[in-house]
Amino acid sequence: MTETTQTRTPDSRPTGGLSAQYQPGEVEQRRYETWVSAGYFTADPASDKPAFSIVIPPPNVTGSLHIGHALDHTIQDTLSRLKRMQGFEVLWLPGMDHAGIATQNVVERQLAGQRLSRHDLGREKFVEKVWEWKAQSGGAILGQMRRLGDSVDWSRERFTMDEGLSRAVQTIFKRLYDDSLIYRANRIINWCPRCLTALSDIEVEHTDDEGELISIRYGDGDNAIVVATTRAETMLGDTAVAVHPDDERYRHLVGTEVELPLTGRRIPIVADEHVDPSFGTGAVKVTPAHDPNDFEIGQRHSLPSITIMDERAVVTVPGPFEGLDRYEARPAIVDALREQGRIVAEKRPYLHSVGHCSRCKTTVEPRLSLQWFVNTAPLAKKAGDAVRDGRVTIEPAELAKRYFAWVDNMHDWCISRQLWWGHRIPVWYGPDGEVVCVGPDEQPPTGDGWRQDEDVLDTWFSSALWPFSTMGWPEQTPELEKFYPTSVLVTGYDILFFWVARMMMFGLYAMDDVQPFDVVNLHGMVRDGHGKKMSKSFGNVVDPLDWIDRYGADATRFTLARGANPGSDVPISEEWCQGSRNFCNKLWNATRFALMNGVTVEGPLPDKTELSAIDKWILSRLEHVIGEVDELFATYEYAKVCDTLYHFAWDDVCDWYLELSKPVLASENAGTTQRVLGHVLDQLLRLLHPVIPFVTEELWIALTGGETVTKAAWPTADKELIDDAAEEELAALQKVVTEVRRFRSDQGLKPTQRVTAALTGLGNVGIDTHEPLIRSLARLDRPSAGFTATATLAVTGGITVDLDTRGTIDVAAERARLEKDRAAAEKELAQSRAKLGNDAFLAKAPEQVVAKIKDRLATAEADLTRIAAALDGLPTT
RNA sequence: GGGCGCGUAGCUCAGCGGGAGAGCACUCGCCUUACAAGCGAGGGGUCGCAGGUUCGAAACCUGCCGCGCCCA
Repeated sequence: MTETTQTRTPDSRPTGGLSAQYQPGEVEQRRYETWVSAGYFTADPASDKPAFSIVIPPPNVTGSLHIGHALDHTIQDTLSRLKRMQGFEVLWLPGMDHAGIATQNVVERQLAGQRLSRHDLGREKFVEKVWEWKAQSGGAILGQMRRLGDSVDWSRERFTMDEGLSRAVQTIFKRLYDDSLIYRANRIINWCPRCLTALSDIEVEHTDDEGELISIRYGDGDNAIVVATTRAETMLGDTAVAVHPDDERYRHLVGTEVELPLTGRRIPIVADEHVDPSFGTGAVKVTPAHDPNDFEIGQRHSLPSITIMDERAVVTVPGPFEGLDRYEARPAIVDALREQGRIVAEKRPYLHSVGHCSRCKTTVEPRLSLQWFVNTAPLAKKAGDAVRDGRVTIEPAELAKRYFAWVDNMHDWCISRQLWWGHRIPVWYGPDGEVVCVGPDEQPPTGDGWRQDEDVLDTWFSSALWPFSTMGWPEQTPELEKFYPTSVLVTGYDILFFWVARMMMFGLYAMDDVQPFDVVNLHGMVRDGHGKKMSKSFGNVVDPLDWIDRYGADATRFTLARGANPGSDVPISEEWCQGSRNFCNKLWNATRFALMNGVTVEGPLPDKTELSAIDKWILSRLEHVIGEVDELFATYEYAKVCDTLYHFAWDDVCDWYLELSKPVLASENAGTTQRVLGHVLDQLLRLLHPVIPFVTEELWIALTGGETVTKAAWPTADKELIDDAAEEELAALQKVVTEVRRFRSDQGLKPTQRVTAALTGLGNVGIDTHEPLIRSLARLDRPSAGFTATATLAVTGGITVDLDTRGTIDVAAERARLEKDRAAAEKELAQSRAKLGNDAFLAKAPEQVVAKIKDRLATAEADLTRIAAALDGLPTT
């Protein structure tokens, strides 16, 4: 980065104490503390205002703020601040989930450093340790959220393991149990042999991995059948071979038995519809205890299930392979089979889909075990219907398809985890096989032989209750009364299944069919400046705190929001963040300029009759922008909100309105413009505040002397201020100024070099009164006696600028410029002529379109005439 | 294998039936008393390919090619 140089003498006019550059570091912490201590973010359930509520998708207690959170929170904060300004009673409720596996892993790793395992401590002591860890090191993210500016209600911070939320968990468990929507069964589940716990389907990530495909001959002679498998080691647990019933190759073998090699067991050959005859040899080995599909086949054919591995995926079958883990057992077994001449084919590498634990990436081992499940079908049906019948809207709507695909085909949800950190399953088992589910106010059975289920619940089980458990459910609280259902859930589309579906299921179930949120606003994943996924191995991960340190929270937020187009991922790069920082600085300096020039927000806007066309124009533009921003927010178009405000602020306000206002502000007639500029900046800062809260707060207070922009009223569009005539005038003015500037640039005239020029034809477009302004912006002096033009500019609209460039002009440059203009005009002319020469076009195109083309043709013709004249007037050399 | 989405300027993306746009990058000229984190001007695209619909297609339809994601 280059050092900035300050060569100008400091301006002595009052600046409201604003330095020449915005320094976010000096503003952010101070402002945030003021906001929180003033209670601006504290929600009042007794308020008369309409409610707007968001519960934060609870981050993991072990986690820290990553760029995905930063995006998610920026959106939530933007909505919260917007609604607060719009007069809603806003609750944005913060908190964290207890992250069963992740947190237990962290603490176990700590213990391992002292050569201890959780079993050395025992369950009670271990859980105490985890709470200690949470108190000391957990929840780093909460502090980081303050850096980002999150306007959450800290007085209502919640944690999924809190007493109240735990009570909610037990309540819902008991209800579901009593409604037979929770059951315990022996099923094939996803097992992580490292975390030593069951996982739900969506905690498993599938990747295409290189493995091997081994074809093994079972049986001998006429009876032989060849099966293909990627998991040869599981053959020890085979209890059948399956073929497709229509497969001619094997029809004669169905119903017979073969000997399973290495074991001496005889297993049947069964026919099953689900076998794919085109895979491998068309015959598959069936291992019901170690493969979900095989388990199904086993069920259909009443096959026994033989578990051949323990919870660490170590072979337990007595014999030569006992004690080998699954990856040692595989080659050993293949070797043994090869020695027997039973290996028919070996394919390596063989690419196939493999499931991994989403926490630790260990390959998941399908495992037959006794677990608790939620019977999701009836719950999922309602969750789908709530979206189908419009009670809940998914934004963007295209993602609803994915939602339906999930909820309409949901498997039962395995909710038991073999962990100690979490909500323990409230079920007691008696000495005579009794099973008692205990509700929150009930006493568990006591006496000999009674024991509680050892497992805890999936973290997502408690997270699914978050929209109402955080508000005090199952008590009927004022918070629930006021703020449930929540207004919107903001989260990444990758969380659609984790969050949205499960919160919908439980919310509708627990809250008498009232949905947990009205709108689901899904955003994409944050990617790097080339659209690549961020990953540590790529080294392209952005730390939002680093950006906040170097560019400010506002710049970081603006960069994220500006990339957040509905449904698509959000690319960001440091250069763009610099641009956002620059934008904040631009606002800073525009306000600084305004303060140096005596702007005011006092009193009503001057009457329209007192306003100049310039003032009317910027007010008209402002009204358009307010309307656009409202529409864009209503459709969750954050990127376009940012874009609209960026261009209004930078182009309209700074590049044109401020420049045009300079001569007025320096004159005796500054009053009106001082008031209008004050108004425009006041409104602009309000409009930007939801996205970039810090700099707008600092500037708005400096500008208005008000208490805080966080509570200022959101601008409302006033159609009375829209002024088409003023907008047309300004467009014409801009055109003239830009044309002169282009000429000057092409001619290599220094910006400081004033040029004498005569302007004619301004009255054609009604901008003759703006001649002084045009001269000011284009740096043109009035002609004096003896003025002779050395060049002539023809501007669309019949305006002519005759310039005296004091000496020679660069004829070649000027000719090139005119030739370029001519080419453009000729292209325009040809296109319009072609259209107007087409009878079908004239007959079928709408009138306005035809009129527009005619107009374009006329303009092109007039331009060509003027350009030709200018070219003719050039000296020939 | 099933489903969804995307290919528009060097990069990242808007536009989704009537004149090809933005930000950044690039070129040229500037300390023009708010801002060099700035100002002014400029260059740059047969809108993936091929058909079709239409007076008119970047946009709608079909096919193909390439890329990505989700599910199995």
